Amino acid sequence: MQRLAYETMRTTKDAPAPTIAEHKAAIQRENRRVTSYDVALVAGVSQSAVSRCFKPGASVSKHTYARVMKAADGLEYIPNAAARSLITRRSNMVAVIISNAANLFYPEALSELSKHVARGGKRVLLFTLHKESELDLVLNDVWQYQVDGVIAAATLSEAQVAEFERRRVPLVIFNRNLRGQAANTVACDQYEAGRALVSRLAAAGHRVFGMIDGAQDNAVASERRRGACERLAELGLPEAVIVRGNFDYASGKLGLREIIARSGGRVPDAVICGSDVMAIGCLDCARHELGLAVPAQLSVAGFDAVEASNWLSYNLTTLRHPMQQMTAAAAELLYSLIDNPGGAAEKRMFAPQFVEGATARLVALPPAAVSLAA
Amino acid sequence: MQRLAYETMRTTKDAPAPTIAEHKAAIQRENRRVTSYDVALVAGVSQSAVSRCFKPGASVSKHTYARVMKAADGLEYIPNAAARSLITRRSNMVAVIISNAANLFYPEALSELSKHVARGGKRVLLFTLHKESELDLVLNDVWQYQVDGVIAAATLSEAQVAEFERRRVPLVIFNRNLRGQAANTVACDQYEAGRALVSRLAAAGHRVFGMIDGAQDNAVASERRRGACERLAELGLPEAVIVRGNFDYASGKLGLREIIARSGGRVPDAVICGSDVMAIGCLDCARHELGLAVPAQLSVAGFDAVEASNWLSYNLTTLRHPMQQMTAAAAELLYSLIDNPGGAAEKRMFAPQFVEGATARLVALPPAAVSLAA
DNA sequence: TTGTATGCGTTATCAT
DNA sequence: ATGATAACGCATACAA
Repeated sequence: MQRLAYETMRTTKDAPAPTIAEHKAAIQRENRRVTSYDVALVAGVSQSAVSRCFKPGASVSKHTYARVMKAADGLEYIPNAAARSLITRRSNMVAVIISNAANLFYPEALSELSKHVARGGKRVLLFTLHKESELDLVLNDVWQYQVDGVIAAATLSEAQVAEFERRRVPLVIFNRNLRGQAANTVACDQYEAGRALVSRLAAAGHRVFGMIDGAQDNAVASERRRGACERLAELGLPEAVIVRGNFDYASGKLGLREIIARSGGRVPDAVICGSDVMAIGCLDCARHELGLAVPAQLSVAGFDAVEASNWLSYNLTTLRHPMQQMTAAAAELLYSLIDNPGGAAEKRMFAPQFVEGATARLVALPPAAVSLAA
Repeated sequence: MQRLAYETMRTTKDAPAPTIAEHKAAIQRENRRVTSYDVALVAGVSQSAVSRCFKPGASVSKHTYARVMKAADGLEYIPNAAARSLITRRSNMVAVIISNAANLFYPEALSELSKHVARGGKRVLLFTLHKESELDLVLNDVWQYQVDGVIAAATLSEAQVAEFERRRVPLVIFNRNLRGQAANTVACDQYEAGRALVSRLAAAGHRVFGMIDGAQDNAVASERRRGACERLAELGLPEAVIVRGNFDYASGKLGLREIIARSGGRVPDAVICGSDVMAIGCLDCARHELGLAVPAQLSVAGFDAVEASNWLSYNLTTLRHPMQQMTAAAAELLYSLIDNPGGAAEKRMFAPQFVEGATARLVALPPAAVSLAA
């Protein structure tokens, strides 16, 4: 300790320790932060003793601890996390990379993640993506902050995943299933969700399908579409008319009109939408603009089971992600990677839950009705 | 530089500079991070030269810059933000403290804040509150991380605001109007919003009001209530029947039933709800459960203008916060405080915008109808 | 249990 | 323009 530049440090061992109030005023005068040296000086102990008092489980005598804590409280001393992380190599920060779309679908996801991360004593440093293409720039920033781990609700390239390995930064991919990549993943099986939905609808006799897809580069939506399309093919049903949406209400409304237009004016048996919000748009368009009875004339289904899907005016047929479980699992997996690096990649895949709702007909029509429909 | 412990550093001035690949392998072997010393060694310059190359506007020759950047790219060197912040006293992090409820009302608020904060080169460190009472614990954590500033979408006590001053941490209070506190604030005038809504409804002849209030400790909702009640009193209208809600759909449904029960079975002229989601619950209850025509028999109004309020099935009468402007203003204000500390407190108050919608009758009834209603 | 000495990786100051 | 050196505030190995 040779900080003799500071007036407050100009104290030899023999000089009396300053009082808390005196020293605090001096620090204020010098316009600097309160450090562990200040606490040590006031408490009459060494700086390392102060440090130990703030480390859980360190060996400090009751007497020393009490003196230090009294001084620390009086000076309003708080350890500096930046300095600490420099030496411990732990920043106690976890980066969460989240694309805008993901955030809007699951308003609770971020808050839940934050809660679970906080439980382990770390905090969330937030990186939002407004286009998936910004990811490389954002990652560059992530490295700087020396975060202890990353939860990414975005689609990473293999090169990007590889950089995490090289830099030894634990990574959990959230709500994206990167097929064929050996990355730690917590996700919902979107492919299976697409298949399951088609199976249920087909079993009830739907034959002509329309689909309102998600935004172009969205991996979640394309997985669902793939599942749905493959299941349709397996069942020998005609290919679905697929139009592009961007997950919002307006694109659900437009999507239905476009499907009908592209089908020569015919209304399909069922429309599968890439999100609940689009499904709600589709539903409102069908009922209020086109005067179609749902589900009598048209079945509509969504994905996500957002809160609104459950409102009386909609009561949507949809598939629920077990978000609470997924966020808890993501935090847990990340912590285990941080504590124990270098294990094999683990994929925790959750099954989507079918929500019956009332916007899709889920029982087969009686024979008479079938002949009428045909 | 006396890091002679490292094999890779065991190089005197006369020894040849190692190649990028050699050095990188050595670093890997020693299982340590790439530092500016490594880059300096490979590039054949001093460590300070490397540092300058990463500081915009520093004076470095083209030749040196090129050599350094080549080495840095090859080694995948990224400056360590923790070390940097230790000396610059800038962490390039902004804490955002947000209570759960706030997050759920405005799914875009956090993402927008993050975007605006990122524009200035900083990132958001997220602190979520699950109860407002957790705030003291959370603040303790905030100090540790040495954030450059704080945006708090939560209600702070005077003592808490004072601690920000003492610690000289710039603070912007978001979407809360702390009356009488000299704190920097970006908010929407909730009191005025409450008044405005009552004024509009009263002008259209509504006389008997019910209110579904927000959660107990929520300052935003109580401001609105205060504005609404005071305006009612001014107009000489009867006191509103007020029931407590917790901002969610279910409490909107229950709230309407409770209001009617507490009014001896009479349906009020209008129900003012503390949030759109509650208003939607109230609306669904009125229409689907009680068979009331809205707005013919009952007017329903909300607050917030969330996306769903605009859906065809609802088309809610509500009040919009200019969220985009508010988030931009909050980030801007915080940056100005960081760059120029110690100015007088500034309050940026935005006016809520009335959204007519179709769930409240906004024109006076014709005389004949009035006599019928009376 | 306590204190001394050192290093974490950077920026800033000051010669050159 | 460049290099040597001193902070920044803390944790830790080691000696006492």
